[in-house]
Amino acid sequence: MKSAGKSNPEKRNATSEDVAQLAGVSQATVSRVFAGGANVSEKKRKKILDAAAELEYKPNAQARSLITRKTMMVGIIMRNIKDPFYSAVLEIFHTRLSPLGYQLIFNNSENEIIEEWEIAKLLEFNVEGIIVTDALLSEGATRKLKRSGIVSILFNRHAEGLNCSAVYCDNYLAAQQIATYLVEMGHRSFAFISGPRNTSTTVDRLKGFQEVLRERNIKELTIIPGTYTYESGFKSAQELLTRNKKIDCIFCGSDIIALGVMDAARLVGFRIPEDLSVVGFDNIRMLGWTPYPLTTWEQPLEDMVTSTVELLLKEIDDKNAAPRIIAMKGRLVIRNTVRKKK
Amino acid sequence: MKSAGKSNPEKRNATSEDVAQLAGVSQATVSRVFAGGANVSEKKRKKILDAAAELEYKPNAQARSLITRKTMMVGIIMRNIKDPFYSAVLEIFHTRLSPLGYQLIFNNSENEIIEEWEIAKLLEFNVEGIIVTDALLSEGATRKLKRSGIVSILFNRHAEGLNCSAVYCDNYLAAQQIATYLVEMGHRSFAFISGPRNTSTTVDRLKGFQEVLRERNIKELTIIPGTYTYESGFKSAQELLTRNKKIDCIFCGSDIIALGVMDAARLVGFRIPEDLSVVGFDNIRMLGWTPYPLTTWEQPLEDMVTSTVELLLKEIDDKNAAPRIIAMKGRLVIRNTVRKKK
DNA sequence: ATCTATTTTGAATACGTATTCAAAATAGAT
DNA sequence: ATCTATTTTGAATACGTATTCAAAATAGAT
Repeated sequence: MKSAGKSNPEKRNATSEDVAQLAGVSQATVSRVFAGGANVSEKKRKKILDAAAELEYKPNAQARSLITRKTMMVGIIMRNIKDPFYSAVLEIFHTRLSPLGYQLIFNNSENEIIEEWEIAKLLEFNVEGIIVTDALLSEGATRKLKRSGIVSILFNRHAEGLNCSAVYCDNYLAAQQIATYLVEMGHRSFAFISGPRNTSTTVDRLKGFQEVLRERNIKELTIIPGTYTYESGFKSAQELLTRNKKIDCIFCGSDIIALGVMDAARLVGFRIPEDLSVVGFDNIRMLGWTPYPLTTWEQPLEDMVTSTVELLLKEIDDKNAAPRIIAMKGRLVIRNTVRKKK
Repeated sequence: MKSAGKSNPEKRNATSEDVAQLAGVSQATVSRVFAGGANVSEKKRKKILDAAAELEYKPNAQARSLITRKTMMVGIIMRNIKDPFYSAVLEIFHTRLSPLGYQLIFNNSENEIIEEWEIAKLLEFNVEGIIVTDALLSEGATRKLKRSGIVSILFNRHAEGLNCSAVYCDNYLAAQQIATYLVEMGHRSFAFISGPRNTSTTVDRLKGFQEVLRERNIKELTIIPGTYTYESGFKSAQELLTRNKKIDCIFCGSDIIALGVMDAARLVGFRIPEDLSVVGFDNIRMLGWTPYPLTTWEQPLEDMVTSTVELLLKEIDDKNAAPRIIAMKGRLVIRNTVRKKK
């Protein structure tokens, strides 16, 4: 049992009832002024607004949501907030949702697949939707959300038959275009230092990349899965390059991985791009930094967030809308880590 | 007016009333089971839990908070989420607050001083507390929060007479120790590339740093304020070093600034640490990366968050507790960007 | 001034829970 | 078996709002 604390006689916040009394109207009319929409005579409206200002009245969001069945809250579950790509994602989501009156409940998870227990609290708080970045929802979690009438959207992932909307960058197409570019620049011996092996992200990119190599009859592709971190990229590249000096070019699963790869390569003695080409993915802001002029694939971050929010709102409005999976294009950003081989 | 959407007959979530009916008890008893604390006979408790499981019942947080006057929500306002130091801060706050049942409402702000309008929504949502990182609250905002019974705590800032608790790293002490170390390493000509000029962070550090220089009768200190970004550090250093080749050592307001400084210095032709020493502040994870073996001041991040949360809980429990300002020590982390001058 | 159509208003109610208070049930002692 | 002390229970209520429904007020036409 919790102590109630030594708080004051608890001066409570003003309620619509208090405002009504001071303004000499009914609570219903006060509510009409603040809920908007309904007609209130100018005279009373002014009285009410004055009274509200004097009492510093603000509507109580919990009481309101009990009636309207709209909590105006959205949960966001992030797995990789330390990656600057995802810091940016969070910031943009806030920028988009805040003007719409939605509050963003932040959640962290270490898990590749979000299970039911991780969303239990969000369910109790009746968020209207959940955005999951860089992770999947378990089948159980998806079902539970569906039954509870809570919209869920995967950001930067997608999953077959999960009955859940998703917005992601078309990794298959991106990898194809990257591979084509690299082959045209004369490279023949590749490595793909990727994120976790079985995620859609990795699978799609590998598929696109391999397809191009196959068409051109290029056999040399070493695949090294890992995590989306500098350290993982560093370690993978270090091992790879001390073992196999013949690699022409490394395609990285993310920019952060690529930074680790570049540092490891230089340490082992490779010059970039003279001895080794490196390509990243995401186009994080750090690529403007001197040591890392990385050629990369830009994800259309702003547009991806915009689409996600649109989808979210639409499904909140119509819970029976069929899930949609939106693949967005990106573009190759050429900097200075891919050389042209003669 | 919003369309209600084409939603289903809206299958509503189960309520305690539904559970009570199925279990053959009163709503009050169901509530007792889920609110905890009160006595309920084992027989009924089991019946209720079974019924709840069958109906997938979960308490409604909004309805609950209306009664208990506890929303179990905390707002966090961040100004610099792109800085990896603050990404880490956010992650740790979530890690600490989540097990306590608190939800974290994320807010972004560009502003150095948070005004009333920026916290208005958090007030409507009746968060129990607000954590402000890397920014201040305006006097108006502070007063308003106080009157509304909402706890506020500054993280990594403090302000005289703002009547608001704060947890920060003792920047004065840190700067003194850094300065002492640098002087002992033989440096005599300094620059301080800082964050915004009038923040407590900058003021305290400058004071500590200058004090040591004065004691040793060292006059050369160029002060260049800016923002806590790579770009700001880069630009400041570039201008400084092309103009003034005699600088021995640059003390930076944050690691991110230091990274920009190092890259700019190298571009201008300085070797680090042979020609120029650089010291950072924060000890972000990136300093493990090859190009940036930065000597820096480590902020006791985990402990700072822990203290902030403790303070938060205590003040939530006792709204009349006097604000406390907690300064925490850190430690010098010596890597490889400060040379010993003969 | 009178009548009708329209707008504005307030009383009553519901949202889903926790808690109070008194009654009922149970446990424990003899 | 009876009586008392303790535990368990349910009915009633309150939290603060939005909305419904019917009544009151107003606007507009003649």
